[in-house]
Amino acid sequence: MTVDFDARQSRAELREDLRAALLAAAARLISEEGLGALALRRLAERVNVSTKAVYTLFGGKEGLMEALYVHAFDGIASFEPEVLSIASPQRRILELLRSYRRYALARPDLYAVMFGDAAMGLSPSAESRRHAWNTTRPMRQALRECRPGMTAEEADFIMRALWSAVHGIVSLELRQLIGGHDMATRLFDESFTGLLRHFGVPFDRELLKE
Amino acid sequence: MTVDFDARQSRAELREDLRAALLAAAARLISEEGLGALALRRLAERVNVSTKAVYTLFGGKEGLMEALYVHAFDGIASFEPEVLSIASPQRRILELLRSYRRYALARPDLYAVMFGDAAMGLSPSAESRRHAWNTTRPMRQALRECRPGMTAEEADFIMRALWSAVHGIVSLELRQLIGGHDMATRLFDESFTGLLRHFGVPFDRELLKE
DNA sequence: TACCATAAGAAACATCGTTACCACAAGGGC
DNA sequence: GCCCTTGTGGTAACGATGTTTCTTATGGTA
Repeated sequence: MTVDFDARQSRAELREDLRAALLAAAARLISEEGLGALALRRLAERVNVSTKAVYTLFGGKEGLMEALYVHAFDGIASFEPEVLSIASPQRRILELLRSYRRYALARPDLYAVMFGDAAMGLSPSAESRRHAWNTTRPMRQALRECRPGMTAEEADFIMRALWSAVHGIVSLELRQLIGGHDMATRLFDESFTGLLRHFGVPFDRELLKE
Repeated sequence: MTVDFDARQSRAELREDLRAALLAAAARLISEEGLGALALRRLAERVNVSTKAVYTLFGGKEGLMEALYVHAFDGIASFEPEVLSIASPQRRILELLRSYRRYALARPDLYAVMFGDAAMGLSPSAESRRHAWNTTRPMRQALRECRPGMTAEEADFIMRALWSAVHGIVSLELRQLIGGHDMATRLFDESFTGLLRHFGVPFDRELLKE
């Protein structure tokens, strides 16, 4: 295997670049005009290629959606740039949860890719689902820091409960089923105060004030 | 499903019958072959009419989806036939929540209509959303029975928290993101125990045993 | 009975995802 | 260096979808 330092890009490099360009254009198209506007022809036109490229690089629209699925989960991290450096694990948990909600509210169409139904040809593979779960690692780590001695299994369990709760709130909020933003914020604060305390995670209510 | 044209019916009756037949056929088509299989041509073929009927009766596929949205929420009640007659409000709340989960797991495609993304032309009107909220009335009633003196606003708030939680759990469970059925059941039990206690709703953990 | 508004069917239209077919160029073996 | 294999991407077609238009027929009403 040889490494090409030439200015001319190798086939694999071109392939990777085009793949990234298609993915970025798809995410932009979705954010601008909604998930329904994601048509292969329109996407290909924006990148100045033919629709065939999507088939060679992603295997079809379903593959593109799965790549977007992974991309959308990775995007959560962009909404928590300085959160990971917060020393207090309790505060870090709270801010991670808030970041998740901010992300979902700011990018509802990407959030729809993550949790939209399978009718759009969205049935993520086990590997993609594992990737999604792996994005919760920082919060699981913070949970274990909150109570020394907590096992990984216990942290996973609490994580699942917190994830379910924040997803439920955000999901109903996006569908305008639980009132406006302030109501959802109150719901958010109360639900996590209750859940964290129930699961024995030390949580000072004063943290919510900031 | 065919409409009986022999019986002499008024135009309004025929219209209503055809509307119900289309809705039922759509729900059946979805349950049998998934939301992606809901095509107007296939639906019309099943009811032995042309696709135009969907346009005169629902205004298009979007209108059909909104009617299905309401229909799907109404369907929850069919999973709680004897639950409403449970005397103990605590036990009634638990069984209502369990019924909701059973419904979602048994009819995932109808649940997708209720909470699928807007890409499928699903943007329920305020009236439909109010209808969805109204299906939570039995549980709000049970909440107020649990603690005499609870205001309607407080019951609404707790209801929103419970709905968010059960939707979050069920949604992640359907997407296979939080483990299998047993894990989701544990999550379900623990989350609601924690939430109900946090909101001051008397809840005996022994109720979960049955 | 005669008129009219309305509904349903047939077919066309625009668009979608997908797939043959085919040039064409990069990469490896001689 | 040359040729061949391989794979990549463009063009155009195919089937299916939601929607619209035109036409026909039928129930309701004066």
